Amino acid sequence: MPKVVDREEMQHGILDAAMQVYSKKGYHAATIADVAEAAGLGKGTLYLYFKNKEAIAISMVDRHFKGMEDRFFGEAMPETLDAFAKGLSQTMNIPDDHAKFIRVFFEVFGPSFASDAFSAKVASFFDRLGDHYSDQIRHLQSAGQIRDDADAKKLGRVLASLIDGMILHKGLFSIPAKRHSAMRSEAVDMFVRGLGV
Amino acid sequence: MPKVVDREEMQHGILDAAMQVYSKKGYHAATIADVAEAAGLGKGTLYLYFKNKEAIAISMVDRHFKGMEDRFFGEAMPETLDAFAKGLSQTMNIPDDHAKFIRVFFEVFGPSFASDAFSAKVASFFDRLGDHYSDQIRHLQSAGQIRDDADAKKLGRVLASLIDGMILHKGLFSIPAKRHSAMRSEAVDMFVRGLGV
DNA sequence: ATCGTTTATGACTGGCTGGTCAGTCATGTA
DNA sequence: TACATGACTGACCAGCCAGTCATAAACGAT
Repeated sequence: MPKVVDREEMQHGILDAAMQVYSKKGYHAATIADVAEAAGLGKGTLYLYFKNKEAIAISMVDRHFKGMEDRFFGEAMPETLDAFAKGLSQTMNIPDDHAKFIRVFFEVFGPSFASDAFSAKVASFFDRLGDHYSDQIRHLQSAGQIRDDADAKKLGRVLASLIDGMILHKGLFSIPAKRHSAMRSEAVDMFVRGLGV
Repeated sequence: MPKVVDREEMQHGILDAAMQVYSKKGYHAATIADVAEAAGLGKGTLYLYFKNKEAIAISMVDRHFKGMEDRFFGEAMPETLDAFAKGLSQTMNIPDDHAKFIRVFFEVFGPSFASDAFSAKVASFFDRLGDHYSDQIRHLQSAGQIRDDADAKKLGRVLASLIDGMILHKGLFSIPAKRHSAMRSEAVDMFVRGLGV
């Protein structure tokens, strides 16, 4: 029997290398050779694990959104407004490697947003995030924690946009952790006062 | 006297054409020849008005940010919380051509965010927007319209991020005007309740 | 008309890079 | 030890495109 490798592990390693290279040089400026070198592999080897350059980018995004999915939708249903607020704050507090990815994401997929199929895919992620918050808002309304005249459906999607704003600014402008933390508190505080009965 | 043309008008026309091409094909996929054709000019002619492809992109951004500057900072100082709210809502309601630009902007300048100089430049725009709101908040605090315990400085910058989130989502996901309008109302309503005395 | 100057053009080129493939290597089996 | 098979490699190639430049057209002044 010949040498055998773990394809998935290989792919992960290549994606890690690609992420490193792309976030430093940018996706378009980076060559396949750059990625191969960073991964400690020959150029041709990459093509054993990915069909082409684009496939690397797509896999990278899939992996990233999977991670976000886990982070964002993992929380338990909050029973109090404070718990809800805590969840929001946590969601806005993305880890640094996620933040770094944001730039690459936009560079690679900026043009893809022109395609309905692609932008619908990303949009659906935020729609689901919005629904997630809508559920929480409704739950807290029936618990008497959030005022009843709030439109849970719309507000959920609005929160998704607002939160994304905070996340994007952290990623794009490298706002220091401490400052961003203070900003989160301020934002959440305003949300809570705005939502409370 | 020899033949004479209006350079600025020429440049504007080229930028318009470039914008159209870039937002349809993407900046990297689009060739100089594409832009020239869209502008109704020969390829070489573009090089009489712009040093190279990058210069076109940079001019495009400058023009865009100038427009934003006018839009965002043009408003008069609000005397009531309602007027403040109206201003926020208006700022979030970017025109469609601005929205379209967002995708192009990220594609072209995604990697530039890795450079401190560039990201500092864009960051400063949002810092100034934050300051703008801070001033308004302080003004309304002394008018007794906004609660005194709100941290005007931080809140201003937070609003800038939140608003940008709403704007970006409109641009990236092409949220229909009507839906986005409803989202804006909901957001502003929450802000107002969260800020009021 | 004609001349001098600016503006316009698009065929051409040189450099670059994604992707290929013929050959080599590593590992395990018989 | 010989053999089988999949893993790996990097020199090479084809195609693409930003930018150049030799030539021509447009224009205004006289």
